[in-house]
Amino acid sequence: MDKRFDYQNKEKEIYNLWEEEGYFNPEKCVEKGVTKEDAEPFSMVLPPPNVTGVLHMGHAAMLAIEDVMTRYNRMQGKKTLWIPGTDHAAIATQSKVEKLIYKKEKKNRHDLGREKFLEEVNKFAKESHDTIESQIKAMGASLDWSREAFTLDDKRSYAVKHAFKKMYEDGLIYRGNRIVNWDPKGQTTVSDDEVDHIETEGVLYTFKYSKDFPITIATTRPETKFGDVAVAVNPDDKRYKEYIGKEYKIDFLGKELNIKVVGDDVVDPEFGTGAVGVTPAHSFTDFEIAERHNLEVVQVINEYAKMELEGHEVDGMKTKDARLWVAEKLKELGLLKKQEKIKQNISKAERTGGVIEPLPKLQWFIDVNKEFEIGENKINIKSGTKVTLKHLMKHVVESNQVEILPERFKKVYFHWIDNLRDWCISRQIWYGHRIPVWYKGDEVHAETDTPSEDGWEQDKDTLDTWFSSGLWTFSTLGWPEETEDLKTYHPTTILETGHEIIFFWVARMILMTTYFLGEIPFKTVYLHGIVRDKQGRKMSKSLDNSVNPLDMIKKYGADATRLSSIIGAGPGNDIVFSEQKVKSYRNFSTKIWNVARFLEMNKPENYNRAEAENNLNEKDKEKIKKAEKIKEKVSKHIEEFNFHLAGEEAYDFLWNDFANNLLEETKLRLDDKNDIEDKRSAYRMLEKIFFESIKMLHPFIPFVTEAVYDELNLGDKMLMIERW
RNA sequence: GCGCCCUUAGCUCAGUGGUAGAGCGUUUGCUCGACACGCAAAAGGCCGUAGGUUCAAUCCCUACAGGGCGCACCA
Repeated sequence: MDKRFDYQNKEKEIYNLWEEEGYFNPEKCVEKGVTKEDAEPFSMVLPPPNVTGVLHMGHAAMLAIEDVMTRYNRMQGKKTLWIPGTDHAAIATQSKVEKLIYKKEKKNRHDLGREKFLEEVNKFAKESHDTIESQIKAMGASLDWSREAFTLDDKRSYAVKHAFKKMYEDGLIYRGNRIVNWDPKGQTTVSDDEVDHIETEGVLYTFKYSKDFPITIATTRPETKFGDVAVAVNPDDKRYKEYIGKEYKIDFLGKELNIKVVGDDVVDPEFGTGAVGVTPAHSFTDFEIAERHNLEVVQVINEYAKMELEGHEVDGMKTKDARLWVAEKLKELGLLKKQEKIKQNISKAERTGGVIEPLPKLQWFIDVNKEFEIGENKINIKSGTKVTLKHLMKHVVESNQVEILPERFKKVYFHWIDNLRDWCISRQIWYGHRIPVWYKGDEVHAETDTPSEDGWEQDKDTLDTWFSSGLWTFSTLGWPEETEDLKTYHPTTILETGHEIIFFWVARMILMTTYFLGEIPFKTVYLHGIVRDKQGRKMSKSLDNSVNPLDMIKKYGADATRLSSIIGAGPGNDIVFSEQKVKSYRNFSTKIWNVARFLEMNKPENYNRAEAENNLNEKDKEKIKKAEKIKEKVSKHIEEFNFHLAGEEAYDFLWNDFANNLLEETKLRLDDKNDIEDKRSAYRMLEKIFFESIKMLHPFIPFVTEAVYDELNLGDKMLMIERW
């Protein structure tokens, strides 16, 4: 054996060998007699990485944990399937490519045109995909590449169109003129979950619209007041009771407003003046008030976050400037009563950083509150029961059909559902699934194919990327066709993903799957934490603190990279990345290698394994039994999702119990002067315990364990398919 | 505002109703049959603070402080 494990070359070789043997593919395993035809299935999807660039240590940690699960279950003899794929990540990818093109050619997407631009995005996505694939492979992930999917490939596109059409025909997808989160920077709508609320200091202005209006109001956005149609007060507020129902025609800085005073419970009498100027077009709350009181929607701000008020002085002004203009005017006219600094949250689009402008727009939505009759299903709801999508999402988790771990995230999940509004699924970007709806005059059709007749025009918008991700557990298995894969592997066993996408993805998959299949997408959701840098910051491109796992793999090997991101982080907890840690686990893999070398060098002459096995003495048998107890412990930890404990246990056993104690105390018995029988028994004992150790370490550090298995000829196949 | 999590050795973190563990780091020895990416030892902790429950609390309960996160329509 070489003095060191040459991971730089050997890891690649070993991975190729696994792949060539076809062990990542469950059917091949059945064919080769590795797995029984009727074995229990274990299935899981890889959360598809975005094709926006390269993977970072967070992905590496995810791959490590998921591969532990996969390899462990495969070694248990289960029909094991782990599906790879990538996500087109519509907005993220498009804006990335837009930036690149602008940097290179100073052109924007409109300069290129839709077709040419999409060509560029596809090219980028393809390159990005290839990088990602090689990174995933370098990590040793035992994914079934024959089933690789992309959220935007033909099969998945068909699934998306099919899904859209069905939901549309069932009346759960509707097109409506409603107030949405508009991102003026990205020039698109975004969903509620793609909006970050950032605390900032704002100014609360307290004033009257005009001298002849009786009520004083307060707002942080006086420029929107040109769009006011009402003043809302709490119905129980004695100060304003007399005004409720009255209408006023007033002049607000040169614009005529028709203000009706309405009573509404959302108004907090304690805040400000207890009276709210209602701007239905530019505030979610106000839009709802307007719906309740049948008020007009008057838009005064446009898609570029500029004032749109024909003939008025503020027309074309940026909202920020208009705000100051209005404040100034109010002051001049003596209408401004108070101006105070307050803390307030502003909404920003998480992808572009653009300040969200709530605007009324004609968009596509999924109705989460609409009642419908559920058909035959496997989620324990009587067929014919009236349900809503919200119900379904809640039901499967409440009834524990879907288990969420760590449990604390359940609360987060329920809370999200309780506050959930209709999901806006249309985006004004080009990259993504084009909305499968065609128009001709007043006619509207959702179709999976382009209509053959002339005159139909397809909707220009694309779908929220999470619409296609939501179908992932079953679209990757061939849905809407009724495939064998679906029958065998769905619902999937586990979904392992980061806790930051519980709403985006986990909840949407539950929604889609319960609706389309009447089934759960997965039995267990296991959420891991975020990998942070030494200062505890999230890894991000803007901070330039991301670590490319390939660098770590090159320096210390994939095994070390894997183990370092598993040990030291409990379920759901964030993990701090440190190169020092990776290094120390590299030392561990060297340790394993050296133990193997020791065994190779000290093999008794004329050693016959089977014979030695039969002639093991009682004491050695005892020792082997003890080692098997450790394996049970490791199994238990893995099954309870305590991977960090399982890894540590196995690590500690090999290094301390085995190498430092057992091996040391057995050295004397391996002496040539020793009785040959005892020598063989001692050697067999060590060999066997070592074999058990590398088996339990294999899911964590597959390469070095596979290599020493081969070097010592511990079996006649490959370690990855040995039985646990 | 509501909710959640964290606070244990210098650092990063495990852990348990019976006064604590790992890795790294530090110190001291070591060319002892594979391994200096190593071996053998050692130092180092009123387990955030204050109460309570208990025969017994670092672990359970309550409050507080500091740190982090999620959600939210406070105009």
